[in-house]
Amino acid sequence: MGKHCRWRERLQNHGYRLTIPREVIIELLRNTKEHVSAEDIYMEIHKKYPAIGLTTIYRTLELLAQMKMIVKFDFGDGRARYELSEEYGTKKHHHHLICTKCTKIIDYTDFVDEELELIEKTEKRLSKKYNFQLSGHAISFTGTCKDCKE
Amino acid sequence: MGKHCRWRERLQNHGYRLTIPREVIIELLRNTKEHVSAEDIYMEIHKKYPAIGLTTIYRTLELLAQMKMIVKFDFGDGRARYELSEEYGTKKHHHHLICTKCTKIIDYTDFVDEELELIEKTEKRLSKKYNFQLSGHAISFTGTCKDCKE
DNA sequence: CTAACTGCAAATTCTTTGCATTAGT
DNA sequence: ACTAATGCAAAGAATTTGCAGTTAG
Repeated sequence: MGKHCRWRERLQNHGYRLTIPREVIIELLRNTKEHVSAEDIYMEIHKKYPAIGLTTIYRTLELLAQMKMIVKFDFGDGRARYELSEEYGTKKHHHHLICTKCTKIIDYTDFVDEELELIEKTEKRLSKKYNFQLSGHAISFTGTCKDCKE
Repeated sequence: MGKHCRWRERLQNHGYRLTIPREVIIELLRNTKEHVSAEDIYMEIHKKYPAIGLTTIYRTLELLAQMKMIVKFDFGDGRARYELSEEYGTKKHHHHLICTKCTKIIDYTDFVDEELELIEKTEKRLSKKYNFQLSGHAISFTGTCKDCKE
């Protein structure tokens, strides 16, 4: 596991209940390397827990996103994707390389230190200039992956 | 206008026709500072050109995006937004500050030079490492704007 | 002339909501 | 017990598609 995972107490401290669906969904997110959609989660979970409905997936994802325990992404294919945020997940800070042909996503962790440094500096400056309370950032590159190149 | 605008010849060179709807849509994009949705465009255009349908807007936007004359964004409110890409638009290189409360978007052009430098370096390195043909990048910050802060 | 383009209506796809039931605390 | 959370079915919203008529080159 590597990292502490206080999501249970976090939920409860905020007055939310600890339910099977939430447990299962978060567990799945913790064990996934992919950027999963609501439907992906549903299909996967459905094998073991056929009683859990798609609606619950959506509602849980919304809750978790609002609590900033997960991050919602749009990679341009019309469905939202989710991943645990850094504090709760098992992946380190990374950004995305999006293939616009096949919608494959590559997570890259290279060079992010340099990026992060610049980002933080920029955040401070923007925050001051626009009186904006920053809560997150996203960097992504789009292009064509090696398989789609020819 | 400030900048040359060769979109007509660009379309024609690719075998596409120069039609009223396309003319009108691009003209609107050139005169808009906002990040407009398909619906926004439709509503605006509809005043003067009630014969142009929403479907055509979508199809035109798809065409233009595919030709990289416009860029499609998702700011998290479930509808796509569009803006002319740098070569065809009237705005300089910028990034987005997205208020997650009211979905207001601030374009910032501050500090982008430094960013751009890093981005270009990163692009080169990623491109080599992952054998990925890069075509674009996006940086965005999310948070709460000054009006939504209290 | 003829293939690209368009508009309309219908279809699709993703996501949200209403409501009666279930289950945490 | 009390209320949040759930599942189902239905609704909603954004975007896409089929097709017959129109238009640019």
